[in-house]
Order: sequence, then C-alpha cells, then structure tokens
Amino acid sequence: MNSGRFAISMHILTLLTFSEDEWTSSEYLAGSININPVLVRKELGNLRERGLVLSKEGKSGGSRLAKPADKIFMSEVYEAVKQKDLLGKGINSPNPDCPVGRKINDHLDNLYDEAEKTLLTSLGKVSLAEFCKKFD
Amino acid sequence: MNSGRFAISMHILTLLTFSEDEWTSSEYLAGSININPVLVRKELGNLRERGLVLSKEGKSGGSRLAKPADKIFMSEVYEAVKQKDLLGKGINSPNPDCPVGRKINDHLDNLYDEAEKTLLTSLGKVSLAEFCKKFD
DNA sequence: TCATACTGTAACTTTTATTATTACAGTACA
DNA sequence: TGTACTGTAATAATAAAAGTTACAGTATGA
Repeated sequence: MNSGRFAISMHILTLLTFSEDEWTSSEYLAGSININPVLVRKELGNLRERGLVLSKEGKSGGSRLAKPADKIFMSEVYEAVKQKDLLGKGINSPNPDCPVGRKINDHLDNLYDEAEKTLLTSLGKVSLAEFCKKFD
Repeated sequence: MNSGRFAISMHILTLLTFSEDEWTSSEYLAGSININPVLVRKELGNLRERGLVLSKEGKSGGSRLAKPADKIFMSEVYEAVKQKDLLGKGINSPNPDCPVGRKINDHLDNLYDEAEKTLLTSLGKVSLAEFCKKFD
C-alpha cells in the first residue's frame, strides 16, 4: 500500500475533525501537513469519492467531514488510499516454464487476501473520533 | 513494506523447499523468478541473516533452507523483508507549529504498531510447508 | 594445482514511482 | 465583478527500486 498517502489522509481527516463545523481550505491543510496544496486537493478528491469528505467550490469554500468522526473508521481510510494490494498482488512475472513460477502468484494472492482481511478487521475497530481523542 | 521483496523471498523459499536436500544456485532461482541473479543473491543474504537459509560458496555451492519448511513462518519472511514499517512510520515532516502536526506522527505510529501486530499474528499461522502444499 | 562454478558485494545505470510545481479554467460568494 | 476558493492537467524534480556489470573470494574435483 501507499504509506505516505495513508498518513496524509489521516492528517487531513484529523484536522477536519478539529474544525468539524467549518469549511477548511486545502491551503490551510497543506500548511499543517507541510506538503503541496495540490497533493492535498488530490487526496481530498480521493476521500470525497469514498464518501468521507465533502468539498465546496468557490469563495469561502473548502472541505469538511461527510459524516461524524465516530462513523469514520481507519479501515475506510486504508481502503480509500490503497491501490496496490498490501503485499504487492501479482506484480511479478515469474517464468511460466517453471511449475512454481507458473502458480506462485495465485497462491501469494490468497495469502495476501487473508492477511489484508485481518488488517482491515483491526483497523475497523478504531474510529476517527477515537484517534482524535488522543490529541487532547 | 516492500511488496516486491516479499514475493521474491517467498518464491526463493518455495523453490528451496522443493529441493530441500540440494544446494540450489542463485542463477537457477533467478531463472524461475525471472529476475536478476544479483537481486536473488541480495535477498538470499537477507534471508541468511535472519537464519532462514544457508549458503555455501565455491563450486557446487548454492543455498538451502536453514530449517525444515514446517518451522518457517510467513511472519518471519515478512519481518526479514520489511525495513520501512507497514504504513510508513514517521516519514512525514508535519508543521511543528500546528498542534495536530506536532503530535500526529506518534499517534500514527501507535496505530501502525497495533495493525502490524495483528498482521504478524495472521502471517504467523501459516508455515512455508503449508504454503508449498498448495502446489501439489 | 588449477580451471571451473559458484557466492558476495560494490559501483553504476536504468526504470519507475512519488512528490512538487506551475498554470489555469470553473465556481460561488459578497 | 473581483476575490478566494476548488479541480485538474501537464510537467519537472526527486527518490526509490530494479537491473547490470564487474570482479574478488572460495570450494570442488579432474
């Protein structure tokens, strides 16, 4: 998975939790995270597709949580951010003439799926609200 | 974590399991995995440090499992291969003037540690021998 | 004993992925 | 209607991963 993006998304969501009733600009978010505003907007786009945030265009626009922080779970953030699978599903091109090479990707995929299921269960137990409580 | 390397290590270990009583050359392994022999030797070096394989130099040298395949667990492979942490521990440099930025890395680290513990438990349940049974 | 078939590793290049930057069209407010 | 935003494309800079070449070191066995 893309580790940097998970951290960025978590940072965004945390900031939005702390100003739950305002529209926060990508410029402001970028300032706290210390990255480029365009990256923030891209990440917001991704979180928006997943129904985790809302954005408003135009003057006095910005972004905010799409639902209460105790209804957003770390597993959702993980899923929003991942493109590649956890341990790198099917990225290899082993030699098809070798009996092991021919089948290993399928077997690894199974292993990865299992592991990822476990990970999601674990991440599904923590809500954004709980995560943000730690900042008090 | 480094997904490509996990797959490569698993591929190596699987091949070594299927010729448990011979010294297998890095050239042969590289052929089945379809990658460069030097990469294989690097990965073997890593697995060796972790006590998962043995290597013998010189003519008729090569590598073999350091212990029976039912005593090697996927969690060990995961640990052997990982350098970065699962979700990217402490890779960000958030703005320290922001109360969220100042603390978020620590909080994320905790979250990652928990998630990784779960993942290791899951991977610790599968031995190399069990994995290799799937090829029959 | 010496050619051979290996390992181990360093140095370097190529490729690919990530991140940052610039630029600008579109939107809504006041 | 100027201003403060979003959204997105295109591109450049940077970093990480993979591949390559090269060669010293080591055991084997003819």
